[in-house]
Amino acid sequence: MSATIKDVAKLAGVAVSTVSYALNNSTKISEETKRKVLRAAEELCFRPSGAARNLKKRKSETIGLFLNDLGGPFYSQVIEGVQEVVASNGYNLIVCSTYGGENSSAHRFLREQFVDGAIIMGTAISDSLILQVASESFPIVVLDRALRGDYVHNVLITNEQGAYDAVSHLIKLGRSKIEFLSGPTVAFDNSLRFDGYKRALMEHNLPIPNKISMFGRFVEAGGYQAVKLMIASKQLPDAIFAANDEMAIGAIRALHESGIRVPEDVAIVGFDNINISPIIRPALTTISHSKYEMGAIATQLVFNARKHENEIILPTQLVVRQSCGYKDGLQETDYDAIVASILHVGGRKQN
Amino acid sequence: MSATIKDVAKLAGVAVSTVSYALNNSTKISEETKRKVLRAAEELCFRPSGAARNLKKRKSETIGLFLNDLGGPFYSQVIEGVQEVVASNGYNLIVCSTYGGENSSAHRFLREQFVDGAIIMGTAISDSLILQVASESFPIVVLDRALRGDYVHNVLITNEQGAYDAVSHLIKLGRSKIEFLSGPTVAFDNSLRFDGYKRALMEHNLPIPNKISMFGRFVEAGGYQAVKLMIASKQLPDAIFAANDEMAIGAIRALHESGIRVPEDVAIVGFDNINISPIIRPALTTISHSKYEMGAIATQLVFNARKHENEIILPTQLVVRQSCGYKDGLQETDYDAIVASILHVGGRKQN
DNA sequence: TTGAAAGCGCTAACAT
DNA sequence: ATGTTAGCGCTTTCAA
Repeated sequence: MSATIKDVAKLAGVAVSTVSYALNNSTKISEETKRKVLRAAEELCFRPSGAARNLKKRKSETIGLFLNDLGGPFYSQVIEGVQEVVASNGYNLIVCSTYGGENSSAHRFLREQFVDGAIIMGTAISDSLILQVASESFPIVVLDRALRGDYVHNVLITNEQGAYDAVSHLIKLGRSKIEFLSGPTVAFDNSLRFDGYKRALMEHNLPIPNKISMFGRFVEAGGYQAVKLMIASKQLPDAIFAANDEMAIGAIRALHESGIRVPEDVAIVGFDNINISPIIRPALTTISHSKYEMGAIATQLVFNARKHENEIILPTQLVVRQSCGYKDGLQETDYDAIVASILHVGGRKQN
Repeated sequence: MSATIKDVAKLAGVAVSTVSYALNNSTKISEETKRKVLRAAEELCFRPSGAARNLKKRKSETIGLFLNDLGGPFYSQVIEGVQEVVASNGYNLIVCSTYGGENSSAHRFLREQFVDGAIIMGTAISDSLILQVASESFPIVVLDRALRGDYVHNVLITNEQGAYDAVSHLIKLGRSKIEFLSGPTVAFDNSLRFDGYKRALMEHNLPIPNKISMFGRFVEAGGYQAVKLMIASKQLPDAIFAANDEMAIGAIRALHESGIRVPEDVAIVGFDNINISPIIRPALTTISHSKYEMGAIATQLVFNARKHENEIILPTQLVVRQSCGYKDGLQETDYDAIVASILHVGGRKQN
């Protein structure tokens, strides 16, 4: 058993309250007593119990960031933004996975009031749970859906407009049979991107397919499988707008495997501009947005928690690379910038 | 104020212990009472206080993983290995950054007994702190240094042999003036890699430079700057063995900027086989090791904590790519595998 | 400036 | 099967 504050008090010959004050740098303790306490604490290897302190103070000074996949290519910049703002507020950050359903760490922490606020990205946490647990003492910011409720805030991106820009780009390059490579239809991001896709087709007087023929999860294998199926059905479009970059990369893999050229035969645009998108071949044309800002702003919102819901929408931007056949090749200078950005030289990452 | 177990007891008309038992699925509670309690809890939106439970039970069923850089390219596979084993033991995992010195979240969690065990990777946590806090009730596994002490275990890799293999490879390809691009000299990994480098030179009767001329931190910019300096001094070697891949990539960037060809003029080998190493151009020849295993084994060690120190050493393997001029080009099939591995299709990642 | 004591919300031993 | 109660280790009010 490790020493408690009581043991320290006994050894130092003072009351427990005195030890508490001394250890927390209260001004009302004399220098001499403080030294005495510190020496006793040192001698006993005293380590305060966070659980006891949290219980008493009814807060943990910790913010939780809950993600689907801790190691995923998408999140690292978001995490940095969050980390920086949390630290500058003198708080702790814990990152944990939402993987595992009801028994995931994320669910447990959310339910058990372990953290004083949460940033959630990942559909594994249900809307109803979020609305249930959000409160004045527990603000929540959600990054991947529009969820309205007291003490629930949103940071979103211009999904619809981004998708519109992506598809318009394809149309400008002369493509006319453009398929949407869809993520899960329940995903909020996905449906807005689908809306933007339809609007672009409509405004350019192109027929809107009455059903999406390609589905998948938001992962590389999802894009791969969907496109494999499409190839088997021999109904290839001349362009694909993928709901995210991972799927786009899977699509490229599937096309390559069948000897179909990208962009010559089929052009591809993705969404998100993840770190390897500039590096794959052909480098992926995509819709970029600032993930660092997203994390930083979300965290600000947690600290400035107000009851009334707040919705912040960040802009997106088309990044033209090779997968639509616009540029001829990857320049060395581009290449260096890309590698640097992945390894995030220096402090804050660029988008 | 949110409801406590007392409120639930009152509403349900039972004792607090009954509520506690009911909520924890004790068998000694009748079905009817249980239902009554559950209904009352629901009605009050009761959420148990983790802090109170942890205080009482004197454990949190949580393992902490402490890393230098949450978003870094190196860690994602380690995290997966840890995550999987932690979850399979029914525990929670929190990942947090060691960034910020004494006031970092990692330091606070380590000191305040928030977690029941820790896996540490990153020099920001001092040896003395680790030795101080490690105990039977708080085992620690360290991944990047050999640290001996009770309840402190190590998972390491064959750093020296890996470096030896890397440098021997360069020598076999006919290179003779081989520089070591060093990371921080205080880093344990770095010094072992330096040892392996020297042994390879010695065994092949090549002169060992009496000082390292290139230093840097373990980041891309460190490699870049060191090589820039070396170029300025006009003392170029015909090969560079970098202490890690990030530095190797920085070295390549610096060489490219000066029009020096890799591998024709200068061959490069790295260490770690991070996810973008196969993708940069030229694809990086490097020393690979299994990061997933590292995380998984480390976590096993936390759960099987025994007093006597345990040291596990994982093997490394040379992966030949383009940066030493061995292979002529990147094959399409390689390329697909690479992209898949970065996006980690499916569950467990390959090395 | 220091001490005594109440209690944060829960678990679990013990009593019924 | 359910109730009573004593703490877990700390902070903080109040008294001295």
